[in-house]
Amino acid sequence: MATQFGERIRELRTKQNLLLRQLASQLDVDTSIISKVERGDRQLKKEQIPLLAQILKADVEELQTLWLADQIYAVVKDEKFANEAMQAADKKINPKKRKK
Amino acid sequence: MATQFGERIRELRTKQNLLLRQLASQLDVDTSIISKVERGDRQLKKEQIPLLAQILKADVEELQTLWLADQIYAVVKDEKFANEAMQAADKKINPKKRKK
DNA sequence: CTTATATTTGCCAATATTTGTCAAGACAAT
DNA sequence: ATTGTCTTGACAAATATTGGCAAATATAAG
Repeated sequence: MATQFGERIRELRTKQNLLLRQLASQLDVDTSIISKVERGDRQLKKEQIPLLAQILKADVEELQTLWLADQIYAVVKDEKFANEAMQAADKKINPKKRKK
Repeated sequence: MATQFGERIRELRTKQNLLLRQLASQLDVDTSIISKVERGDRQLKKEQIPLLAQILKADVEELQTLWLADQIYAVVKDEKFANEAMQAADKKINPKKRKK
């Protein structure tokens, strides 16, 4: 299954009529990496997101969030207790919040 | 901050009056590793959980869930958009569910 | 305080994973 | 067949993780 991040990148790139090659050269990586990222075969490095957002004129925070969501998904996919673990992790992230 | 997994392991171990050394030898790793795991300095390898659960007479699924929660937390901690990313990841995990 | 035992910490080497590049292949438009 | 774009797999380099040792630190008992 493709990544949310990759799908969004491809969407943004094609919408601007950028070739993989063009985007890759601006990001200073090989074309194949962008191809794989868009198809979900690879994760981009976190540090590359700000520059990528700039090239694609996209909201860096949106891309960072999608990227992070993919990281989470990579950890829990195929796990039987993904939901329970997500809930447990959430409690640690938001210790005080109570849901009424 | 300590891990949920580590805290639970220490709880189980001390409750059974096991020394780090004793648990470590049964798990066939160095004492220092267990110490670090309990303190949250290290993650145990996933494959070691079943044996650990057996030694501690604990529910393997409980430990696996806590372990997984720690993995998720490791990914999102210090991230500004942890909550948004968690939500986005959740949608991918549970594609059909609707909350009314 | 000294001894004995338990735990913690820092460091290192071995292993594993991730990252980037290259080259070949697939695909579409001529 | 030729050109241009994208995809894929193999490989090496860079990075991260793992386990073990040993020194440092705690904890307990005398």
